[in-house]
Amino acid sequence: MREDDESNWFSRWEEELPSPEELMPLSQTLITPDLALAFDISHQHPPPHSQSQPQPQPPHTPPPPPPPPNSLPPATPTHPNSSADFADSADLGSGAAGDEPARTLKRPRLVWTPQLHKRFVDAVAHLGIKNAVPKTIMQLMSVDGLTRENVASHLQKYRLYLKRMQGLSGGSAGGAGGGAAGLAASADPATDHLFASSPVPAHFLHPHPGGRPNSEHFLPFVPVALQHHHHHQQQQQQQQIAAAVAAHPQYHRQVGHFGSPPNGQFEHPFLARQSSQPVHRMGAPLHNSGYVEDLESANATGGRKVLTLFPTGDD
DNA sequence: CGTCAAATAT
DNA sequence: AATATTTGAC
Repeated sequence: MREDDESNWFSRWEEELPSPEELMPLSQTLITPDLALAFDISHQHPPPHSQSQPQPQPPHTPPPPPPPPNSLPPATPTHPNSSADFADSADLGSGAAGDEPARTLKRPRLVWTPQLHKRFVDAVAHLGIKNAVPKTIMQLMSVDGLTRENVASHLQKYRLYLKRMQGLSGGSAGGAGGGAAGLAASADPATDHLFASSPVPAHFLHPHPGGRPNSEHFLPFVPVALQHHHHHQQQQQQQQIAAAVAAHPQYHRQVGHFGSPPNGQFEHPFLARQSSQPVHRMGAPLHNSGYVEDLESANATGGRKVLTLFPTGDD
């Protein structure tokens, strides 16, 4: 009984849904320009590190034609936005430039970071539980690298979390405007942490009694494909990360706090990707309104590196 | 396609 | 050991 400090930041989400502005720019970049650059360099010269590992093959870039070139169908109730300044090529999925063995390669484990989760929740909130299906959510999120399976899996867990909360929060959340964040009870410290990091729209906990299930009256966002970067072979990717990390003086640092709220947010692994995910292309310096990404490679029990992003301006 | 369950990895 | 995430099946 010592970890109750988290309840502090919890009170922040008592408000309710994020403002339209938060929802509008539904475009999160998992990679920051800095990182992108760091990663980008790998394309030319591998790190001078000479590991005893086999020689990293030069990243040829035989870009296999991706299945979904760019036929973003109107699968979402929201209108596609028009801020497509830089159209990044669809990446991920299958291939993009820089990766070739898109087959037989297993995708790295996707770590749902609070930021990512927030995007997920935002998308669900905009779609409504009715339309909150993996495919729609995934498309709305527009997060490169995100696959329907990822969302589906997370969605399931998210639903369980909501259910858990319903049983615990007896409704006292009456708070006007939602008060969905009545969280107070931590059913499970671990499971709820991730979900707790993102405000839960009130509509999620209770279906709309009136007749209108729940339709967020927000604006549409722009389905901008995010970018990840990919390479191939774990070793290769490790080098990439290593290179990016090398660019940062702090590489071996522990995940800690970035410096945002005085309370100190959570310090947990955020976005992590194992090796082998094709994507590499940073179109424009998408600067988030308050997100700073950092990366860190972590423990290695056998060969697993983790890339993590850090939020600096959490909502 | 969507969801549930189980398996696996961390 | 517990949790997160992935994979398979329905």
